[in-house]
Amino acid sequence: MSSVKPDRRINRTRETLFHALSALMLEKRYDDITVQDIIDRANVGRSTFYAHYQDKEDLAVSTMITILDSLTDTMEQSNTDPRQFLPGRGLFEHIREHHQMFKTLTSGRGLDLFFQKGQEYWSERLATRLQAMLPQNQEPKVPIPILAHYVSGTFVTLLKWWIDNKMPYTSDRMAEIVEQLVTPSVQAGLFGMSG
Amino acid sequence: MSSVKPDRRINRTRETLFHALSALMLEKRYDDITVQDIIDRANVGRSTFYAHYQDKEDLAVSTMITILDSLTDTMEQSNTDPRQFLPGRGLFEHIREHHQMFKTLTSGRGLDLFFQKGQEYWSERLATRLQAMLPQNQEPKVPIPILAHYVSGTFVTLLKWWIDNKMPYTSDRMAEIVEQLVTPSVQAGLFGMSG
DNA sequence: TAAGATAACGAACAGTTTGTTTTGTTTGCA
DNA sequence: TGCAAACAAAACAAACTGTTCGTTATCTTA
Repeated sequence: MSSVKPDRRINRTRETLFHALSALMLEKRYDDITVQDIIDRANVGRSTFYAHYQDKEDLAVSTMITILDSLTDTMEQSNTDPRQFLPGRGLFEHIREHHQMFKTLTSGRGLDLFFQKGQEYWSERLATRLQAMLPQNQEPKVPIPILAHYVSGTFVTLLKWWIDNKMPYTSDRMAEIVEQLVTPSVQAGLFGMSG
Repeated sequence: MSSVKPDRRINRTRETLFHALSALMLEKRYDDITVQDIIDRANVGRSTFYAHYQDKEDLAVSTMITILDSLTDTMEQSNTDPRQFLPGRGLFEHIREHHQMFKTLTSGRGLDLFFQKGQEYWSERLATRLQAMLPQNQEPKVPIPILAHYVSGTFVTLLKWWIDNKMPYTSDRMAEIVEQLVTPSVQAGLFGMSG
């Protein structure tokens, strides 16, 4: 068993490529960015790029997954109560702090993929939590998968709106709004309108 | 004033191109489809394509706008009461009838653009209706633009879920679910939780 | 139905972008 | 120091794009 240490250059190159892509996405649409643009900006050889990633999309997706993981960590940390189905307020705050990055990821209709992946990701986690809120053997008014999809969809939709509109409200206010909108729906969806 | 009749060939070519794109989107991702693929499939000359559309995206967007207009017509027809903010049930039914087309438009993560455009489109219309529901000079708990975005977002999200999951519920049931989820939220968003 | 107009065809074109390959250089690490 | 891995640079074929232009097919209208 040879303990081979990974060459530091690898991560450095990957980071450089990520930053180059991010910077470029601030300037033009994702579709209009070429591999040539990326490697020029990153000062990385063409062959090196293809040694690390299959193509442009591969780079983009890898980048997104990384971000999504860190985001989800934040989400879980700020909210350990399984009865609480909404992402904690910390999430909006976290995003505000890194808004440049998210602006990057979403501007120019760049990566709807990011939101799509995020929604799937969260939808699965929510389904579990919602199921747990329901007394055993009780049928929900609205099927759980739809409910989960609805909640994560709402969250993603409003998150996107917030970013696209240059964050006109504080992160706390946004979290409050999401809560105000989603809570009564979930109540209704699980237990029915009036008890 | 010369009464020049439009040449039928124009519409025929456009329709042919639309169908070719639709068919191709069932086979591969939108991004992977080339203009070459489209004109081969459509048996249309290269120069003819560029005489009608600027590029591939132009064709796709034109097609979408056409469909969106017809969809919105259906929506408005089945629902003339300005106090009623939800798309009528007829919309789900209409989509079910043309599900092949919508499958085409949305499969392979083809045109998120379609949903995006649809959401913007409906969001504007909804804002007006929501404003009308509010007594004059009364401040809503949640800003109207957010509320409008939320409703249209929910609708689009669930519509997409419905299509992606092969329409496991009837169109009536889906319309009912949307209603059950959105109504209490809008109540809360406009007037507050309990009066 | 013939003439004129318009639309479509198809080939050829330069310019890009892509992904691969080859060769030589730099860097990390033992 | 020396080796192996990572990288740079350049050249390459293949594919796609968008345009041009001469030719052919089709429609409209007189």
